[in-house]
Amino acid sequence: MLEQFKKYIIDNTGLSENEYSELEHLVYLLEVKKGTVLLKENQICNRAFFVCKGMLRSYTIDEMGKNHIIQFASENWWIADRSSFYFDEPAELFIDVIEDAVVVYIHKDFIKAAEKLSGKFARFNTLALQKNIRQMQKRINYLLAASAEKKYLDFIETYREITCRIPLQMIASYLGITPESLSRVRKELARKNFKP
Amino acid sequence: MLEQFKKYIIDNTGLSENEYSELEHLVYLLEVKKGTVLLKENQICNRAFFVCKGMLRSYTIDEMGKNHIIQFASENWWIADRSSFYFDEPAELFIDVIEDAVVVYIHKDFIKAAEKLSGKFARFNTLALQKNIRQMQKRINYLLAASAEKKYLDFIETYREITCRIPLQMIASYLGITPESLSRVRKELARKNFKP
DNA sequence: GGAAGTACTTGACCTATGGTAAGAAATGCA
DNA sequence: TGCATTTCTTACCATAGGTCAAGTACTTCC
Repeated sequence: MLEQFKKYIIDNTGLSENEYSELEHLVYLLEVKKGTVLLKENQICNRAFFVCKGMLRSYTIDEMGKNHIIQFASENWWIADRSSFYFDEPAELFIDVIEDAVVVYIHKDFIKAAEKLSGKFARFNTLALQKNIRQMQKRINYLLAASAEKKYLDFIETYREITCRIPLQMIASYLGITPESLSRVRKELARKNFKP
Repeated sequence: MLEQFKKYIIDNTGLSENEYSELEHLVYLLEVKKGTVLLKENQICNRAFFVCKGMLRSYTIDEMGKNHIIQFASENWWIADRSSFYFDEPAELFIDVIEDAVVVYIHKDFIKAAEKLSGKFARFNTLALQKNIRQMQKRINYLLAASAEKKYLDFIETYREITCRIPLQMIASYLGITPESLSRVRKELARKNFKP
């Protein structure tokens, strides 16, 4: 699995094999069972997780005890509390495992060292931030305007490959609606003879 | 006003006076009246606006013709369609002037040139992206969970200095509620003897 | 293989927010 | 100064989505 991570880094960030080996000691492999909590609110998130296999999610818990899912991460995705990771603030997010997973995590120092080593890596990282912003902006736009149905349809289109691996209640949480509402939306779609 | 911009750049980005003068030809001053549209959906947003004075906003318009405000920008803030700016995609946002303004705009090339010139500038830019992500994450969290009242209270706290300059209907649009709802929320708060 | 938990659906009811329309207040403009 | 326009509020009804409670699958795990 470390090979998969290495391949990802070399293919995507512009680091050479040699540069990568200099950083290898900052890379850790972790095998985790469903339910494992990798980050809790108020901890400092000083590592970023890369999913080799399985699925993680990040979420908040409000005063009523309700979960609000911020992100899912499956194969070849990163997940972290970026605020905490970059600003050394207490995390606002929880991160846990929703499908048995193999993850690689890197310490903050990996990023710093990699950026020092290679301008290409810095550019890769900036690009990742920009992509993240683009995605979040789209989501904000949906949350401002769209109905439950529209949000759901957009979700299954955008996340087609992983939709079937995510429990419906978690999709509901991601969309900001209740599982009951989602169930009703899906029933209505079925009535209208909608096929994903 | 160009002086104000120069001061901002030198104080915040780590560019030296000399480095700045090398880029000065990529900086443009613009005086704009309330109502002026600076960016329309589907245009390529190849410039970023820095507000010296006055106020701008970015927003989308949905199929029903409704506005959804993404961001306000007053003195010393930036505004642009980042997706379009960085990825050369057609913009999803409109940007217009909601209070007579003096703005500086820089072409994309300014960023590229500045990053080449100074590693500090690149770091400043990355930091700006990270701050943006932090802010958006907070907003997503509010949109997922909070009531109209809570969103409003958070808004006036977060944007205390500019709240009084923004029409209520625009605040409503930013929060994803109708002006009527906001009016009701405010009435209820007044009844509870709430003072901002 | 059966108990216990988890996930999903359904129905009845409720509430916050939306829609519409109209009036009041504030602002801009001539 | 006063008319026109925009902004904000109010009142009324409509509705999407939330809440609660129960019922029916599915999993999981001893």
